[in-house]
Amino acid sequence: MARPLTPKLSPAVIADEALAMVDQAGEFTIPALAARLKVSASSLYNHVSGKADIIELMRGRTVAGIALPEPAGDAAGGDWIGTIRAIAVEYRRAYAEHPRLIPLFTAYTVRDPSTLRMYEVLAQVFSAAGFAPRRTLGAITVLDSFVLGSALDAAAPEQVWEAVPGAGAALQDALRDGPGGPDRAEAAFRYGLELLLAGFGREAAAS
Amino acid sequence: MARPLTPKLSPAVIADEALAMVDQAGEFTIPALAARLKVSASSLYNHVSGKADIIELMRGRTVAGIALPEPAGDAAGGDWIGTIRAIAVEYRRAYAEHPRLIPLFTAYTVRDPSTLRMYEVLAQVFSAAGFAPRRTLGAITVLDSFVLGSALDAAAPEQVWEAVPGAGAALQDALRDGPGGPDRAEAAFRYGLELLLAGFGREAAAS
DNA sequence: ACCTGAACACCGTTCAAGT
DNA sequence: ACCTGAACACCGTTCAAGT
Repeated sequence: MARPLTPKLSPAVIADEALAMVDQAGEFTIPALAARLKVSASSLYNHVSGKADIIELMRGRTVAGIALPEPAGDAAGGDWIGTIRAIAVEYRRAYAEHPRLIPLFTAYTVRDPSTLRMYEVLAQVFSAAGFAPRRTLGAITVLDSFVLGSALDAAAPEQVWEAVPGAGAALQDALRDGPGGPDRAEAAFRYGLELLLAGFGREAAAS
Repeated sequence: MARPLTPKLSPAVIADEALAMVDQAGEFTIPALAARLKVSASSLYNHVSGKADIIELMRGRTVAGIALPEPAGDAAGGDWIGTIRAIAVEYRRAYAEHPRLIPLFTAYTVRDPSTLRMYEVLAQVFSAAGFAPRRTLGAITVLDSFVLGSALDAAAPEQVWEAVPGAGAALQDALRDGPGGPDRAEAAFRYGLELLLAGFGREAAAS
């Protein structure tokens, strides 16, 4: 039984199974992935070029669901801050759904079209709000850094913050209070995002 | 020649050599590390418990140089925002010196004493500035996420942002302007940090 | 105590062979 | 076109053996 009538594999099938592995184990391996797909390891290479390719496919699957607002209409009068907020929240939510995936592609270059399209929309919005090109790049970089850092923070919430015997009194106080886990990470993200948006708003008003 | 009179290895020697490998290649491997140290791979296990241990040692070496300010004196009157700025800048600078290291330990839990001490100092400063414990934790999380995200951004600056054929006009404009590489990442970090600090300042003033 | 060499289980990838 | 099995170079780790 060498070639089946209908193919057992496809890039999408491979990426989804790898995504499921990463969600539950934090990593994936070509042989283990092949086993889960009931296929030999070498079969995968008929559909993907290698492990890096699979990771890039996973990124695409994660980000593809993000709905980007249409920025065309609201040149200067529209709620451009609301547009940026919506993008940042969606972007972060998409990553937070697969938190253990993030460390995997911090090492790789972004080539995913959805991600690049999102950068483009952000650039349009900042430009329309009156940001010079250089300031636009800075603002996008700040947003991107914060979203990615926040998603990373959500990836290992309990272990990083809880049960730290070396922690001093002030840190212990802070840790005891408030919610832990995903809620803490989400709340902190919202808090920091509003600080950044307020700063963007003041900058636009000043120009 | 089984056992030399003076040991050829130590945790520090191993970590430094691994750091040099990561700085220049972006990764390291036990056999290659052993070869650079002119030692057999199994020798390393007399000094470290494994690869994860080496990564934790590298984190310690990277962060150990951070000089933490004494927060005791400036309870409410002192320049607490300046203290936080100094910590964040130092923290980010330490990571940015070894940018390719960052993806390696995003997957691991922080146990490094220097890092925990830094969190404690931040907690003291925010508390003294009038932040309730819950707000203190939120502020630290925001800072930490932004610093880590910014350092990550610095890890792959050119590839991520330049030469993206799919990029639209607004993004191209932003990319053409201003500095590229480390300067861009550094400037964006400073920009975002000031936005966050301004937000912290307004929150403290309001309470 | 510290280094060596052999060994083990595993990884990612290639490739001729099958249909 | 698509799957298989064998093969390759490599990885991280263990462990008995040496001094």
